[in-house]
Amino acid sequence: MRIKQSLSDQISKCIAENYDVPVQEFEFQATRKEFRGDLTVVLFPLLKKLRTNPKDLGLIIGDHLKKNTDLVEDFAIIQGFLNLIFSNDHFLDHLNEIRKDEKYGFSKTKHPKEVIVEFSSPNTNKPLHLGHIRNNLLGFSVSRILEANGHSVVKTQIINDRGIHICKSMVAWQKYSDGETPESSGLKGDNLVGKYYVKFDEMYRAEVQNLKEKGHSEKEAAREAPILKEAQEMLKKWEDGDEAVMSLWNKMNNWVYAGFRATYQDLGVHFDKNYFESETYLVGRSFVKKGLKEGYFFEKEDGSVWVDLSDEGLDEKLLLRADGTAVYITQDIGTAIERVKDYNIDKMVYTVGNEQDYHFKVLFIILKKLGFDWADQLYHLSYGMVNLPEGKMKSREGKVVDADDLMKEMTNTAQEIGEELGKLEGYDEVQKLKLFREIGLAALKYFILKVEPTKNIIFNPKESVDFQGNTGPFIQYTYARIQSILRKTTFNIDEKVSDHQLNTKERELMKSMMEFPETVQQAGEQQNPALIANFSYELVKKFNSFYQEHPILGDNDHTTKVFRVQLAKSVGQTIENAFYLLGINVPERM
RNA sequence: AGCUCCGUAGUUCAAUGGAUAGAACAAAAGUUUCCUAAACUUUAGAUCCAGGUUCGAUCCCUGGCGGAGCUACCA
Repeated sequence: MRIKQSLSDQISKCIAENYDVPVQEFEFQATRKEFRGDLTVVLFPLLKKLRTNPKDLGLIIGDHLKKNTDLVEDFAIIQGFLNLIFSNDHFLDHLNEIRKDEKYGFSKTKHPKEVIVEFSSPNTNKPLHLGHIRNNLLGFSVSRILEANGHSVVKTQIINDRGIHICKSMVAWQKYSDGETPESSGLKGDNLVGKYYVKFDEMYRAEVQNLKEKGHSEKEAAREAPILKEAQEMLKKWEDGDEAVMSLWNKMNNWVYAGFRATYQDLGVHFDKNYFESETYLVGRSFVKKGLKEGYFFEKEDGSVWVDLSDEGLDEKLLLRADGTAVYITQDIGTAIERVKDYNIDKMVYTVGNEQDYHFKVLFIILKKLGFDWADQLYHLSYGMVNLPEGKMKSREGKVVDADDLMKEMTNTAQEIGEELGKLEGYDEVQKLKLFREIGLAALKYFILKVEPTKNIIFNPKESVDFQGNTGPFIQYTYARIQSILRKTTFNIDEKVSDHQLNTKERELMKSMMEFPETVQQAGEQQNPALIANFSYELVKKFNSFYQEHPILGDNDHTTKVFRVQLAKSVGQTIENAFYLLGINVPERM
């Protein structure tokens, strides 16, 4: 980063000396591996402006850099590309900086922001599934990436603990459970409540079918099914504070929270602050009413409240139902307002699937209409769906990949592979299990995070997630090998190396490692963990290739040994830091 | 129907508008008396179609085609 900046300055100066037209910005790219060089200046964009040809321009710039910097030792011009060759000392100096920096890649910013990152935000009527896993991993990783860029982050979620969905589980539990509890059934709380959500849907569909057979239209049947009516009445009672309903609601939600806690812990994510829809929807409702009074919204004959967004090219949107109960967006209005009250924030990131793109567009406009200037600082981190080969996951129909089950499976696979390889001599069962969990989870997390957030993922449960190649375990493995080398090192490695001539693989590895700070910055700007994942993989591939070809502790020359151990250690540190940003642990052995 | 996102090897993913489109898995071949073979080294294989902008397009624009999502008094 700093290298490109100082090169830019020098080239700028050079052009000012030789041409009439000033230029400040230049295009750099890593030199392709088939050519000699470390960094390439793309000359094409400059040719027209300066009315010259690549050869002349390249020579002028190349000569200038060679004379005026310690960095550039030589250069070559191929077509419109000026390939710069860096001095050996430059790499030695850089390694000396990196190896002392445990936080290598992380930086401060001149403009630190206070950011709220929302992710997870589950409904309390069913257990978490693979879709939630993607959400959690993205949100958690983006939080860490923002922190690594010098911002301060509050990790939060809005727990959707009220609404028609939970009433559905409650009604079904009341009617069909015989008082079943997590204790009596041995079921995890969220699974138990989810079971009755599925049960509700089953009964509902049967009733709709029944009504249709009695001659009702499809639409009518869907609206008039008695069990749905019951759920709606329960929601109304809930909003009125009915004691029996509240007590059932509390009981069932607590079952679910216990379940969620376990899942979050297994997944390795946590939050700084939870918001509950049951507490924020009232705030939302009062602001909707305020907006109504002030004329931003309007009321229909049946008493429902709407906002007209046709000026923005959108539709009318419901904000309060005719019976006065709140809808999803009502609470989101309240939650946002509460958060701004609680924290002095510059920015808020909502990690929510792209199926809600429209919802957030509307939400941000509404907040703006209500007169909140901070509405401009809200950002929807939209990501693609995780689908099954046969289509969308559907909790109601039981067509889901359960989060707990999946993590368990990943651990089991890691265990099978690990036991077969049998390299864990001296580890007891507890240590082994911890390691297998780390590896299984790494496979899963990396599998999800390496994909560009905007893209949909098709997850085929029959094809297991890989543990070889471009995977989390592969990168962990490289880290573990490096730790093994460090354990076997018997000499002092803090000695400063100043006379080692780097070979090709060592140079490649250094170049790769030096890209890390810029990658972290980009990942922060784009809120994209996939960049970190891809970086990690490139780095690790280069390390393995180097390690295969060159001995580290086995070399005859002392200085070379010291240099290579330092290099390996720094690569290990970089892997650890990169994986920290992805929320993945790195093991000492595997 | 309208709006949004996505189309790259058989599969899963890469590629700030730049050089011969990179990897992994699967397939084929090789590497272990040596610091961990979950590794390394080879081989074969892809930009949905048609235009446009540009010195240069996987990337930007227009129009198709294909997939997903949204347009709910669901969340």
